[in-house]
Amino acid sequence: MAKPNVAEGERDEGAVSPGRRNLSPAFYSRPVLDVARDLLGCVVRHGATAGVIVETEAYHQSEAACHAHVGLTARTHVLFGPPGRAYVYRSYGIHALLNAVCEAEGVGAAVLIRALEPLAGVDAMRARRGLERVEDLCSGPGKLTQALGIGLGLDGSDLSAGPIRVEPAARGWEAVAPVTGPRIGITKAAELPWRFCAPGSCSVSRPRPPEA
DNA sequence: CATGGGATTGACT
DNA sequence: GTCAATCCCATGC
Repeated sequence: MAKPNVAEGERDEGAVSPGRRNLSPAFYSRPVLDVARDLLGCVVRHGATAGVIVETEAYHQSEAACHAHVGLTARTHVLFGPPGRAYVYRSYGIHALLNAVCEAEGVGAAVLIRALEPLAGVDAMRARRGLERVEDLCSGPGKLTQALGIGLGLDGSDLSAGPIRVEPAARGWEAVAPVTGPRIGITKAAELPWRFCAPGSCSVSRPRPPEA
């Protein structure tokens, strides 16, 4: 369970191990709902910390909850840029939220990464979060950016070749049926079931959707 | 230029 | 369950 990976973690930084290569921009250049579903099980890495994505939400310019709905502004220009970039913005004046820009360049769409299951660098996450319990480290969009040390300075960075890396899901995830439900914390277009959760994960944020 | 409102979290009643 | 913290941006006067 607890596997020490001190030197290994450092080497992991620059190296690309077989079967664990970074997702390419083509992965993100698809309908945002498909990307949101397919990101479940993928691994987000920043520095020595990493986690498995267990919860996402899709946002698209065609609906009012998406920041891109207002059009091209200084805040939203990354959303309209090339797919595979990070859109990081400040929420409620306090938290940084991490998104993956999707669909073709010129279309404003992104997947919000809402929760991770900690995979590496757990002690660094505990130090940044000031908490011990593993299930409290990344079980929310503001929590995971704090745990991984992801700040607003990474807005616009390339998820395929930048400081934040996203690796494909391990075998078996393609068979997992995501639990869907309405998106959390929004007032506009709140009826759309564009939230995707890994069933049974203890790291999904609250409220957890019913698993039927 | 003033103001309202968040894609949240943690502490408290 | 309720509520404040805190700041950037979009909107409107």
